[in-house]
Amino acid sequence: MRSRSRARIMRATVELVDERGFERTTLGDIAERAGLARGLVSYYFPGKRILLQTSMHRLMHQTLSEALEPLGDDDPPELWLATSIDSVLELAARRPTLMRTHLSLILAPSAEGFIQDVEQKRFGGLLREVLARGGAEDPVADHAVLRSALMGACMGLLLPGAEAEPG
Amino acid sequence: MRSRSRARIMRATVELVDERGFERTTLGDIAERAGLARGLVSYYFPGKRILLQTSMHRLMHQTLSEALEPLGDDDPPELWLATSIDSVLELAARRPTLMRTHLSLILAPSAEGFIQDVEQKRFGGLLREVLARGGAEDPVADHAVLRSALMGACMGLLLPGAEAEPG
DNA sequence: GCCTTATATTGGCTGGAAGCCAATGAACGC
DNA sequence: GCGTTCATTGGCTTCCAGCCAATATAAGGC
Repeated sequence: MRSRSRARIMRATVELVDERGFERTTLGDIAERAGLARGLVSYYFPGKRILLQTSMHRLMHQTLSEALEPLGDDDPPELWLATSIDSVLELAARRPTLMRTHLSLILAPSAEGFIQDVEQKRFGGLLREVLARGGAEDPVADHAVLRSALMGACMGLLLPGAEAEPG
Repeated sequence: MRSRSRARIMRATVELVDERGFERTTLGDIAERAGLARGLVSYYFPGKRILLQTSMHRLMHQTLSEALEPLGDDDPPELWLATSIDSVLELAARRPTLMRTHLSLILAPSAEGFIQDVEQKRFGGLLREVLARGGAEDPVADHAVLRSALMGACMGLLLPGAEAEPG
């Protein structure tokens, strides 16, 4: 039952942040939408930022997972890779507010540093599996490259909305 | 004398955010470092985010201005452009926390939308002047391109610190 | 079935920080 | 000198994240 409430909290988080943005979403709102008590959110997640990042990793894992579902071992590795990239980009295109918030949090210097949650590991693992299909000699390095490429692509997709504001 | 206190507030903001980051800096801290009353900060700036963005635009204008100082009309337009780009990148390299925070705020979806403060206009104007030296037929379009290129370059420079966290 | 223990869930309390505002002070024109 | 405008102050209010003690519920041991 533990995962049940956790999952509801994460889904509510993604929904609300997509609708209102990060700052305009309170932990109380999230608890309300999830139909749970306020305290439970803090019980499962040690902070608002981490809650959103974990929720995003979960969402991306889920999205990627569904996108890869119809593929089979007879499909070429390139198709697997292309499908993966597409799924992430489509997510960014469909929920720009959410994705911009996520990237913003990654960019923002945090005192907490880097936290390896389970959802994050799952998502990363899935990506590495796809890369391994191509017979990559160094999957870790390739993963880093893909990661950067994905972030760059998302930026390009999302920045037009923000580009009125020069760097 | 109006500009005096305003400038002190902006300088204190840049200093503190560079040292501690955005969230760990309060308006009270800023007022204290500036040697002014807490309320004055809110008197001049309608919010913490806008305060930092305005301060950054001011800082970038100042930095760019100083970098261009030694150049003269006999210097080739390419040197003016290169110097401009270098000054911004050097700023990012020297104060990564500050610059990451700034980019993070640009990326973060804000309810306030886009605010054209004076400092912002000054900085943009200076950049356009540099572009005009090259005899650009469409300085506005070139400005947009330069802007995007600058943001991209800063990202590349700053992301290694954040790249442990996949998109 | 019954007690024990661990885990989930609740609601309230607290500290801190941003936004707001009325009062005070200083400069300046007249 | 006097009023007007702007700068400056400090306190008040509100809101929200983090914390915690109390309660409910599920899970096992016997």
